[in-house]
Amino acid sequence: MLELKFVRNNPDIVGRALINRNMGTELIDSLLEYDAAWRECLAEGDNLKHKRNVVTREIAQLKKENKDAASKINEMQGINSRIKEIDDNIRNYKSKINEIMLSIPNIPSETTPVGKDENDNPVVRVVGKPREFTFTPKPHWEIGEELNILDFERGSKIAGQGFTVYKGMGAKLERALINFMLDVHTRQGYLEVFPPVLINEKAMTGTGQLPKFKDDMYLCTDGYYLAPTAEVPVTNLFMDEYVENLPVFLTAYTACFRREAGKHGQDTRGIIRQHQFNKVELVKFVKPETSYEEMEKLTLDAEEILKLLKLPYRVINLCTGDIGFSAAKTYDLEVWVPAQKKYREISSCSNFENFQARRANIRFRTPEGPQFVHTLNGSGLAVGRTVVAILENYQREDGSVEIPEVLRPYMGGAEEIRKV
RNA sequence: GCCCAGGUAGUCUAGUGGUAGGGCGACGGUCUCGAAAACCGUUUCUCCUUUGGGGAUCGCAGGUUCGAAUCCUGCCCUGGGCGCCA
Repeated sequence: MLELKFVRNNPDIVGRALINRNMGTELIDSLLEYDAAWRECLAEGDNLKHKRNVVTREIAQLKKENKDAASKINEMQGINSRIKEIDDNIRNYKSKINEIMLSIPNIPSETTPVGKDENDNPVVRVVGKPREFTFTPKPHWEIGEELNILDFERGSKIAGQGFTVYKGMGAKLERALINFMLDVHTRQGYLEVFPPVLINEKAMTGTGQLPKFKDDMYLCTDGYYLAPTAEVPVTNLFMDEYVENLPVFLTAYTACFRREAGKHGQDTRGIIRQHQFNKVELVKFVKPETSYEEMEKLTLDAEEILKLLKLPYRVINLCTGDIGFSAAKTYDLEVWVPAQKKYREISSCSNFENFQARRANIRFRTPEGPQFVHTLNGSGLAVGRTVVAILENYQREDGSVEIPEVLRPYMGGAEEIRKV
């Protein structure tokens, strides 16, 4: 959330941000109208309340002296109904204002390039070289089915389209990757946490998933949402708190759940886009002046996984038209997927500045008073997509798949996955 | 799910209808060569306001009242007991 005062005083800056994000600026106009009306009511209400406080004190004094206070009490009764009326207006205007404020996206950083869509995302760096195949590389779903480690039909049977069962070495590979990633990140200085994945509405609002993206979330009958990413529970750990000892670095493995509304027809085969997937997440709480430096480090910490797995990837800087709602700046890590001959997103590392901290009320103390922290997060990494990258990049002509060396200790020393 | 006890500022705690008080911690001052102790003072947040202030705030949301931390209703959370249970 932006600061109301900031929007009021800088409608042009906010408007430009909306335009760069391919949005209209009508929101700001109605916001300013409600804001003016709200402040007018506030002024009148505050005056009346001041009067009430003064007279109430006089009444208390009169009663103490055993004098008659009936006339003053009468006077107050009239004022009170007016106060109630004004309070109703104030409440209405404020909730309208809040509604709009919650739906205004973050202002992109100056280092976020202005652009229309994903075609305008500049490549920051390319690491590793795609392998030259002496045969035609198969897509991961073929490899997975032939090795009997991915079962799409049974996933659909027990859940539905977009769910997959991992079996044997496939299940083990998924688990090995989770442990490997958490071990690397804890070594990098992140504290491992294992949070709930059922989340209440307040926390979902705190990180920016609600109210705008409700349709992308799974909602349980008793009001809980399934976490679409560990970002939600982990960032909200400090909701309504003062954070001591900044910076704080956390890493978490969770299952993630996304309805992928409006994404039908994309990546329908394989496990690139699933309704349930595993992800290891990195989250940082930092002081504002260090957040961009910390973002570079966080991105490198996520990249480390790809480097250790020897997977070719590149880093792109999302432009204003492609960046997420809450983010001021985002680097996407894209891993090479041989069968598609494309780089595909495997991690998204973002600086939210104080956008989430203001929503979730996460602050730290300074001699000048409380200040909002800056929050950052990034996938380190999406586990299912890492499986995709390993199966495809490490596949052999005979259909077996070599296991990357760093993973072997996590898989009982196995060096390959072969059909059994 | 039921019963009981709780939720007051960074933290602990007092407060049963009339301006949220005290302890600790922290910070500032006096004193001192310096420090400790002692003493004095400051220490909720947020919003509005032309800088004088004002308004809200005692888990959250309503209600009663001239006036609510205090009374009423609903909800959330914590602890304890009972029930159920992987």
